[in-house]
Amino acid sequence: MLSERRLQVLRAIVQDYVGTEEPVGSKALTERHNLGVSPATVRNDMAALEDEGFIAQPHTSAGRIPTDKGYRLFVDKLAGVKPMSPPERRAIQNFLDGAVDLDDVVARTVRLLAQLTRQVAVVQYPSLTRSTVRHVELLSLAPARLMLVLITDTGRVEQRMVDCPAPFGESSLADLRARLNSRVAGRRFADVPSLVEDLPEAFEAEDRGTVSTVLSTLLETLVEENEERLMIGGTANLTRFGHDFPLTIRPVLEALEEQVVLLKLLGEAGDSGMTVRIGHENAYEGLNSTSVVSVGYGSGGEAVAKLGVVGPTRMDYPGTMGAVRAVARYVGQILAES
Amino acid sequence: MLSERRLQVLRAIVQDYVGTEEPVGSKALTERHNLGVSPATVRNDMAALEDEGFIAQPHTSAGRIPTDKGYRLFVDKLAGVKPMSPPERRAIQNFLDGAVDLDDVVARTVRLLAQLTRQVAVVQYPSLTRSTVRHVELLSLAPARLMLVLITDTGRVEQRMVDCPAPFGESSLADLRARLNSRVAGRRFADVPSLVEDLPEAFEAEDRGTVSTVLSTLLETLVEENEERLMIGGTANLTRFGHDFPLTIRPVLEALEEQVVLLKLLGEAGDSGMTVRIGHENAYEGLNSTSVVSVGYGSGGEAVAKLGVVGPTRMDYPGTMGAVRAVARYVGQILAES
DNA sequence: TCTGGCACTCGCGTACGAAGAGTGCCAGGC
DNA sequence: GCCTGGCACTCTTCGTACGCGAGTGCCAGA
Repeated sequence: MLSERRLQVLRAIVQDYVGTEEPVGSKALTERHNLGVSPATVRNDMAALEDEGFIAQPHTSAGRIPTDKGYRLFVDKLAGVKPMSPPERRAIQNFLDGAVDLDDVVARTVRLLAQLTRQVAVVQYPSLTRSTVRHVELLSLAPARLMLVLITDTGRVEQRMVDCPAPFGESSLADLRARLNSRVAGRRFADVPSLVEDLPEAFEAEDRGTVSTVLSTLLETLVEENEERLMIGGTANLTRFGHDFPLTIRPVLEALEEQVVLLKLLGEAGDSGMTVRIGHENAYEGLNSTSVVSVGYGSGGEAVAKLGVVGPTRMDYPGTMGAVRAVARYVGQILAES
Repeated sequence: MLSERRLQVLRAIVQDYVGTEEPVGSKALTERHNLGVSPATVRNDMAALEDEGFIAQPHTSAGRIPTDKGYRLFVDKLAGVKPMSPPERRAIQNFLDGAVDLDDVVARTVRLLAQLTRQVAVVQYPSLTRSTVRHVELLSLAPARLMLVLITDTGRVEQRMVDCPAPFGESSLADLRARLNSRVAGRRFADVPSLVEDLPEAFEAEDRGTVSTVLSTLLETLVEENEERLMIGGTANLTRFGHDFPLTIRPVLEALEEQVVLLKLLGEAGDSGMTVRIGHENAYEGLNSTSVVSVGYGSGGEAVAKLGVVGPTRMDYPGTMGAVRAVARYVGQILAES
């Protein structure tokens, strides 16, 4: 077990390294933080921390830098979440309040996060799986061609064309529309399949084919739209990554282009609370020198999607976590209001 | 005026420099291209080309590299557009054929372009201004609440809620729907305003308010949606930019995040044919060391949007132009089919 | 257990010289 | 008149050497 002072030394190393981007030595530590002990003592502590794998030295006779394990300890035990200042909070709220629709909310959130954290921001669109249906509309474009429109509680609108196996009368259409809405309006997506299962039975034989087609299109929409989209921003902040550029930045850019990777990344994060994945804790190899801070957000108490930032492992964790949490909270509010 | 041979020398310089990324000297030129003259002669030609501002040397006693002006001449007079090979064409078509909706078409196009050119691809969503209306649908969600759905010939669907000043009966709704479609279906967006202008007059006084509201919502949709969206991809290719990394790449990433800049960039390009903007020809400062190859594409003969790539001025112009043209053509076909 | 001292190790910046690539220019040849 | 070979000159690049500074590890003493 590490003594209290050693933990303080580790904390000081992380803070200094994050600030200066340079390996930090024993002397500098005692000068910048009043630890109450001499450099020599700190050196001993550092040697111990190195033995435990929390810090490492890039070369002999250079200062120490934290390892992934060191950052992990820092995040878990040594650092809190730095709350946003009131002015920052107001700025966040003002900025998000101007949004006109869902796309805009997401776009603004991305910009905001990128700006606040000076890192790459990733925002998932509110997922449909946990959303509820606000309304389903059906309209006939031609005798055997319908349009299905799905409106979700997050304000998202999805539409599909449906080619019917047989002509479908206006009265049948009105009937189906009414029955469909009475069953699914206000219900969660996940519940829809079982709720509409027996719906064809309520119709005349000649209409059943069409009803089934409509229903399967609806279910498809739910599933397909579950292939979540996301938006990223702040990639220019990648240039602040490190000195050894192309090597570090390239795989990150590649990862950012692979939506699948990102979605997995966010998906892996725990459902509640904030998740921080540091360096090699990220499954995707290209992100081994980055940390990902993510959190769920949603309109109600429940998270319907995630957002987060990707930055160098050498990042200001308390500040980043504070910004991520605050943004997630306000986005949730905005979604709840609209 | 430059002699034929000097043009050949310039062409050779551009080709070699694009290939090697290194300043090219007189000796190497005579070895790699059989110009039929000695290095000394080439040196004279190079001196002349430098006087004219087509090439420059980074330092005294280094080889020459083309200037923006040199690339311009190369593109205008010396290089054609390199057509895609049949296998490449097939690959393009196959890749795009798999698309399921407009978003998917755009997403696939971006990936494809980025992959083919190994540069950053930018694809604008098909614009609505030049599209035509396929269908307008109206449906009532509540006595005084309508939903307006606009379907375009490019397969895009936009919807808006309309709060009516007064309740609007089903028969009036059907009437409006029919009249609206008979007037605007198949017509171009730009023509819609004048086509619906006098529509309220055909209705009873009590319904006119609602009709006007619907119409203005429709017109708003047309205008608003003209705020075009775009998608970018292949940013990882930026790492192949040059050796002097952060300085070059940062402003480009920033530019790519500014949709406004990109839209302007594409917008400035001529309406017909391919446009190549080289280095300082780009108005936006951050893109002064990049070239932008863009072209319009559309479902019919007419361009409804633009797409292109952003890469270093030192790019393979014939190949890039070939890829951009081919992709634009196939995307046009796909849009026309759907 | 902490502290001061000391020798040791490297990385970094600078300086210097040799090598190599490329140029410009000039005189001579077709 | 144009092309060519030759030659001197300029710069960049690379390897080596060297001194400086920062930082460490260890040890003896408080």
